Amino acid sequence: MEDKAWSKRTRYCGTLRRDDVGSEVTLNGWVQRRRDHGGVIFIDLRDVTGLVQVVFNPEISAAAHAAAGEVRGEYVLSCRGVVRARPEDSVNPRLPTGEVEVMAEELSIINTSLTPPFEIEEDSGVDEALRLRYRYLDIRRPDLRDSLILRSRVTGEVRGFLSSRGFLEIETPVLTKSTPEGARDFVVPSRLQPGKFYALPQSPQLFKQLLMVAGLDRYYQIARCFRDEDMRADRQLEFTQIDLEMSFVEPGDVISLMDEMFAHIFRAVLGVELETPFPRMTWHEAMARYGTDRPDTRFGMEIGDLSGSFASSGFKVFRSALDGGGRIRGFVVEGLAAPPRRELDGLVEEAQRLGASGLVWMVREGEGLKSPVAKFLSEEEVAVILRREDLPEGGVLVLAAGSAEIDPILAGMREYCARRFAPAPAERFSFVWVTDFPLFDWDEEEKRYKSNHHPFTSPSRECLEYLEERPLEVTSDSYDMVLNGIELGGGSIRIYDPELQDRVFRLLGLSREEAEEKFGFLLEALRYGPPPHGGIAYGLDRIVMLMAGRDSIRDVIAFPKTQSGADLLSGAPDAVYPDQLKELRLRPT
RNA sequence: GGAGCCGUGGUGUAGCCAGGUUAACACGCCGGCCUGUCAAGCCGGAGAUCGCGGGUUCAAAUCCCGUCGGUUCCGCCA
Repeated sequence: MEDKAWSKRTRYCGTLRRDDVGSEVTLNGWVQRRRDHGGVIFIDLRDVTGLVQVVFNPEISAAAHAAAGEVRGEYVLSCRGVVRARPEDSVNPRLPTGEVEVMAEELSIINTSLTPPFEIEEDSGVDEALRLRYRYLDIRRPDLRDSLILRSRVTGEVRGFLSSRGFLEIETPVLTKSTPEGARDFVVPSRLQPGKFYALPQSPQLFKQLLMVAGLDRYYQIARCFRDEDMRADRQLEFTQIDLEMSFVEPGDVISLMDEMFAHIFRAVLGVELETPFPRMTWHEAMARYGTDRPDTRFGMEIGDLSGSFASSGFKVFRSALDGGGRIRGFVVEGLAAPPRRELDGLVEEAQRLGASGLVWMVREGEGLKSPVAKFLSEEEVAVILRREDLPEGGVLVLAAGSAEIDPILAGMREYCARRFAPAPAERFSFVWVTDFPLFDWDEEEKRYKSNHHPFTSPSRECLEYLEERPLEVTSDSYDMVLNGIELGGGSIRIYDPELQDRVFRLLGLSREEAEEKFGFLLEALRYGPPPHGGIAYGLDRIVMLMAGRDSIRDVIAFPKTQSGADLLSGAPDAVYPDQLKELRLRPT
């Protein structure tokens, strides 16, 4: 190996300012760009803090100038020089360091680089697969680099905040036990106990409850979690939770502490003041007003029930919906007035894409209504609609008729309309709590109840008496935090009574034996004086994604996987050697 | 499991629907000129058998079928 002498930096590139003029600095960094004018050479030198222009003038140092001539993109340099103010007319206002430049006196090329497979620059529209294969180059781009810096600051603030509130950061096992309910587990074969398997945690749920039984009072962890399910823009096989649990609390205690934590993080990291407490609504209210349990409250277009207006309608679709016990619900589209026909057709198409059999639109035209169903409406029905104050001239009302199945369609239409017609929302971050979820959902396929949250969620006290009689009407002490229509996290107060836990397991169709086998250790712990406790878990990736203004959590994860679960950089997943399988007593299919 | 979109020099795109010249343009790359640029400029050059396989055709980047990869969504994700 040849000796590559180089000098350590005295400053970071992106930090130089007018105040530094006159000082001698040594910089270490990468070549963003070289501009060779024959006589003078400019190099933009980049490090984690940003970039600064370095000037190589042969009259100052012939050697440095000559060396700079050899330099190419992404070479690694060590450069000594003097900071000086740029000539008045060559200040670059687009750069934080644009008022200064470094007059190079000495340059050493620490390392060369191949020409990168794509240009290292902001907003590179480069194919994501290629970026993932060369992620270490992709991360050199400022937007990805800044997202990872942002992420680190968020976790730092979370740790600081929770620590200051008496939370202990405690690690829980990654090699753990497979449990029924929930997502598909990732499974790890045991060598020491052939034929047996660990599961990677879907969340540290059970362990954090045990820590409460253990009397640690307040726990948190920034925990990696694993779920072997299909991916989305906001879902990866492995992801990170901000997980926490508290003893002797009620829902309001967790909620208000989290209000405070988010206000703190947003202030510290983004300089954004959030108004607290965040609004709260029950699950029932969310479904009624928005058709979804994660409403985007940045805009209005609240869904109303117009069943009354059409109570005696002769229009067949409305008639049969109402006779079947359904409703007619809809909303007035914001930002859309007297639209052309194709826009209205687009609404119907979107509804059908969302799975609706149809969608009715009505446009106010003076004292009448334009609608494909206008001829089926009585004068009285038209009059009722026209009396609505929220329907201005040219305004568009969209309606769907049916039962619960129309909720997601209307929710989807609301999002579509917001995307397409609504002006940019005034509020950048609109938080809302959704509380009191149903304890159970009915699983039509398996013909049994399933936990809406998880099996350890406490039913609301007032529902206990009809738990077995009317399970679907039972609500729980649960709460989800929603930001801009994205679920950031959810939690609940847990069951701390072993008898009640038993009843819930039974309703879930878990026999005593199964419950004992799968969760016996928890049930046992609950017999040793568990405190009332509850907590919440957040998707860190989603939080950072929204704070960074990105559309995918891949943009805030250093080494994400593709939709097919591949790590294009390392090549995972991959086959293993037969010997490895043999050692694990596994046979390939 | 299902539906949609994308795949053309190193990168981003055009060409594809109406099959037929040497596959075009920009950026990047290489070389030359150039002492104030910052997306430097000017001149010159190299570089793609059009993701892969099959089919139709006298002829396929283009039409058809399949497949692979990426992506978005539905199912799934307590």
